[in-house]
Amino acid sequence: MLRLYNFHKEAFMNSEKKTEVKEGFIELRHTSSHILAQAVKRLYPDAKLGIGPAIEDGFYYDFYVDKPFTPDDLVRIEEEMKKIVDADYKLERFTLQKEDAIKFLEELDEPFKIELAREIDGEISFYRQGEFVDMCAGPHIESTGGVKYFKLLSTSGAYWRGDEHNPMMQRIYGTSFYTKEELDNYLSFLEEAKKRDHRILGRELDLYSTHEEVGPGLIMWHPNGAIIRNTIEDLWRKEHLKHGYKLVYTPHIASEKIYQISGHLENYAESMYAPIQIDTARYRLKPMNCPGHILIYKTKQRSYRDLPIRYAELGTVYRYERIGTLHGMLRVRGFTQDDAHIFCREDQLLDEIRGVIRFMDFFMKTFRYEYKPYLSTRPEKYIGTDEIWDMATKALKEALRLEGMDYELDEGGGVFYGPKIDIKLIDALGREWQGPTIQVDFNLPERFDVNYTGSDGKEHRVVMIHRTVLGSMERFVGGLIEHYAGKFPLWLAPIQVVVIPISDRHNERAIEVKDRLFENNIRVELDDRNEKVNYKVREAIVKKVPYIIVIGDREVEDNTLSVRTISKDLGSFSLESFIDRVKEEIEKKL
RNA sequence: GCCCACAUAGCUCAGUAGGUAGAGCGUAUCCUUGGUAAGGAUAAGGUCACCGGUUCGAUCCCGGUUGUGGGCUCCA
Repeated sequence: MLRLYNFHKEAFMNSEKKTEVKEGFIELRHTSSHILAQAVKRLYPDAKLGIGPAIEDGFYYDFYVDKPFTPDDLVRIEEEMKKIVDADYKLERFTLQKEDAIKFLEELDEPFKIELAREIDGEISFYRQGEFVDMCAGPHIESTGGVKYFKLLSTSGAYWRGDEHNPMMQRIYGTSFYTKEELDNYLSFLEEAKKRDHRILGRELDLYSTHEEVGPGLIMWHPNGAIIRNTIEDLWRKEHLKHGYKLVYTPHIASEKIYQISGHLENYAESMYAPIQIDTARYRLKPMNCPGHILIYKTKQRSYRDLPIRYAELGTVYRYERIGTLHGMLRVRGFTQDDAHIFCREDQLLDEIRGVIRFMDFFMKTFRYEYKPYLSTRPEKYIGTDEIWDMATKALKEALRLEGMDYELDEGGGVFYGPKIDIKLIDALGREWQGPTIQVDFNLPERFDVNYTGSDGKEHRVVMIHRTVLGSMERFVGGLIEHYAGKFPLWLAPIQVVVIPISDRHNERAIEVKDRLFENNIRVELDDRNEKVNYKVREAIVKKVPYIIVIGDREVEDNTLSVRTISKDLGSFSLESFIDRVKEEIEKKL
């Protein structure tokens, strides 16, 4: 399991039980899943058993049943489980030789288990608790009485063995803990997580919306969301220019020709939208930015002295994603990648990758993310020679080592055209989403014949790196909303300061203050509505505005500002010192 | 795409044995000029997602569509 971005969830879950043996959960939850299966078998004798593992936050069990489980069924099952816990059955392990095990499972009429048993060599272990027996590697706790604090959470469909051509099982998810406190903590964590869901906060903070009339997976950025995005994009452009990238723009549609050359039509047609007929040619919505950047590169002969060439674009792409996979801003059909392509010589590859890692690290730190990279190596289906794969994989590994990065290896997880480094974003519930990525590509330079002239006067194939340092604007901002729980740091906050006059006679001064802040490029709003201070302060807090200024008789008289944040009163400031403070914090991105 | 669930006012939700609907918040207007997390009154606001069917009559029952949620699969 990957766990990159420092997370509230981790912080939450670890706070209570840092010293506790975390491994102990595997046994507990594994036994919990057996109790679940036993209860289901009692209530639905025809249910066939799939698999029932312990997972990070709990456990599940897959059943093959005629009718899917309803929420009411879950209540009944949970009650039956309680009886099993109270009965405190011992879990008895026994083993059978493969043939006997299969015969045994045939008697039990468990076709899915038989399928699994056939793939196991040697002895097969079983666990018995009361009348219930399950083929299982274990381990388990001693008896069912140990599972006191559990709860069934949800049901869903799940393909047998994760293959969509297989029958659909019905999965029941649950969780269990050793103490009531832990269980309650976990359940309240789930409640809290809902509140930081970017889809909820996105509406509450007026950041974005989606519309049936526009289509699913297509994001409308409201002013508050747009200013956050724009602030990030400004930084992104500035830093890219500083780091030797050149900014380019490419069109949103392109003739199919380019995707024939790139191979996208051949390999990724499923993810591309249907052609648009224009005059005599067929056009496609752009699913990737790379072909465009390659064409720009190829408009001239390039010398080895010109390399590396780095083209960057906040490029909007459109990809067909299956409807059931869409999710708020995190999985959409139209999105803007913070894309760049580096064309370099083989001998520059290592330095270029190191540069990208450092650059990506700069962005992650700017947003106060902790992260961990994953290195994905050669998959089963691939193009290019073994030598070039080894060279590129070695370069990625070496770059990670030289930059002092811990990483995990995802053996065979690379793309067919090259190995890559991935960073995952984690949402409020701990689900992972692909974020920044650094990919070496052997395919496109071949297909487009992308070359440079070497010092030997001969043509050489360029090495290409695709990379994003954020991922996409949609996913990144969606992730940020959850990361900050809507409480954006000052430099990103859509409204940085609210000025609240206490009564009408303070409006004049309040307007003056607002104007002065505005002149200093501070995002300020005046709340001169006919409401009480309490009311306006509360609303500013709910909107998570970092600084709230109150102006009444005292402030007008002393020529000061009364300043508070969401959580504490900062006391009195002169206008100038407040402006200095705010500007400094924005500058430092605190 | 697959399994299940859901869709009532801008938001959160209630409701109807089938007789075209309510609350709180928000919005507007008025009163109130109030010192750091909700002052008061009045009003406006709904083709009960959409399309069909059953029925004298459908927001409610049935079917379909669209969208949303939790998973599964997928994710260049």
